Amino acid sequence: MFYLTTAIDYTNGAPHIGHAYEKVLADVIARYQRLRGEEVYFLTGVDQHGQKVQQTAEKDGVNPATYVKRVTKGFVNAWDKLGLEYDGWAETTNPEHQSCVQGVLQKLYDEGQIYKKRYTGHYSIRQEQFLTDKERNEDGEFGEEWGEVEERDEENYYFKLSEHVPWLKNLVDSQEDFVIPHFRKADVINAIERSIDTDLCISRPKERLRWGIELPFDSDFVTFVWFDALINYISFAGYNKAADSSLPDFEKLWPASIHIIGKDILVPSHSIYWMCMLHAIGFNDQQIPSLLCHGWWNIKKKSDQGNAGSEKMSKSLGNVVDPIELVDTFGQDAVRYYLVRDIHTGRDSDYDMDRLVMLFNTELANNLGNLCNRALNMTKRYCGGVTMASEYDDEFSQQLRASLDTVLEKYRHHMDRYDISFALEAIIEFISGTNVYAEQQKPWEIAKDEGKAAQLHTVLSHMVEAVAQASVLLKPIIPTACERIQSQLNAPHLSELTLSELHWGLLPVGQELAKPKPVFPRIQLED
RNA sequence: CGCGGGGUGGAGCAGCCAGGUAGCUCGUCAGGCUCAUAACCUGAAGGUCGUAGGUUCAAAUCCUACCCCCGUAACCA
Repeated sequence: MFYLTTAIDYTNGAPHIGHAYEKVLADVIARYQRLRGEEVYFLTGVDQHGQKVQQTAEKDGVNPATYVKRVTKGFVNAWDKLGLEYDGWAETTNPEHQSCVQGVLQKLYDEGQIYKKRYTGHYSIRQEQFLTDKERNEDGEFGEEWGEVEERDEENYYFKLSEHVPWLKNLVDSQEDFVIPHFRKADVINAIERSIDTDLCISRPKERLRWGIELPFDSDFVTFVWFDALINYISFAGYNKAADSSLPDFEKLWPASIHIIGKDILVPSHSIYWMCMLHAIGFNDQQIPSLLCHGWWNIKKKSDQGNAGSEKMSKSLGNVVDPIELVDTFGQDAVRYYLVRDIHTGRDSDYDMDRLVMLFNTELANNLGNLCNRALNMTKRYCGGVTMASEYDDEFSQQLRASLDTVLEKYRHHMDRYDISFALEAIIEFISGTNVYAEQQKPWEIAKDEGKAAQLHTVLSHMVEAVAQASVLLKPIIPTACERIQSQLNAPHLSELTLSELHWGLLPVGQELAKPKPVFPRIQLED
């Protein structure tokens, strides 16, 4: 079982391209694992509680539940447009989730893992957290980044994080794949050192925050984001579910094969808080999931004066890219392809519409789309649209067949490491090689010579076969386009194959092809 | 400050962990082809791999110092 999760997005605004990237990445991985023949459970969702939602809802003059419902719809709609196929949908206002959270809180409270403490100090309203002297700048003040800071004297509940930190330190040191990519490990270790002697505040008094899950042992408080949001990974996997629940069997899913998250929430929340929470709940080292930490899409600055560069995407800079708009403009395949093609998993990249168009046009339209089109057209024109048996063989054809083994090996290697862009490069190389093959064989010339019919049949069936192979390999990335290709090949059985069944000869002799029609119409940008 | 990431032909990147004559895509230039989505194929020009040292028969790759950019501080993955 391959159980993967994404971060659950905060329902305080519309989804942007960063949200979309993470979900597409997860969807690609999920579909790849299915292609491998794995049973897959893909969970994603939204984080609906918290102060900002409460405030924004008030500003809009609606109650939080209504507001959250509306924003959630926007996410669902966007994921639908991007063709995501998830198995579970996590909403933190879900009653089953809430009762799971309360169950965990009660258990830890009963075991003395959670205690109440009075705390007096400076509180940042914007950041929703107490500030310590560490947060003061060189003038001894709290900087502007904290927004309004006020004195506060308040009782709250704390989770004994510090009791689990030594265990975590050991675990991280000893596990190679605790976080992917490996260069993030240093960040985690540093963060562990820093949090070695602080417990985690997990509550908010109700007079400040009502929109949350009530503490089961004190109805004057709700739980703060950590226990509320992070527990979705187990609650929606069926942890402690009721007998009549339709949630999955937890024992089958846990531990998650991978939690997919952005680099902003690696520390401290996922690598420290979540891991310590799991440990406190009672999970052992073998039941701790790995983290896949992806980078960010930054926004390329418009170089009016040649001042190239990139900046973070943010509402205040007004450079947010709307994924729904992108899909409407360029189509689902172009957007999905771009989002995993032009970034190396774990690193940052600059979003650039020109590159989206360029990659779609050159790699999908010109390379794959055109290959598909020319192969089908010639088969139609010279062979009545049917692939023909042939005894003919030559060195070029052998090379092409051999190159399939190479691409399969590279594809598997890179996809297993979540390096989608490298896997795509390998496929493109294979398709490109098939175009070279066409130039070497010149079927349009051979076709004029009746004595070379056998060669013609071999060449055309090789070209069509290569397209079929590519359509299977690309399916996790651009599923709808590959379905269109497979329907032009008139070969629906291709979508049933698993990766290990890919050998030369997917299309039977005598395969009757459908009418060729461009699968990837070139994108023409208007000025 | 500390910590993390990066600095490779015009642009975007790979190669670095396991040293061995610098690779890919786009762009540019010149050819070829005509089955195909003005596509496809071939060839060429263009880089002293941030700087300075060191190790080595050999360094983009290892070591040291330094310079520059980004993040770490966001409403947001």
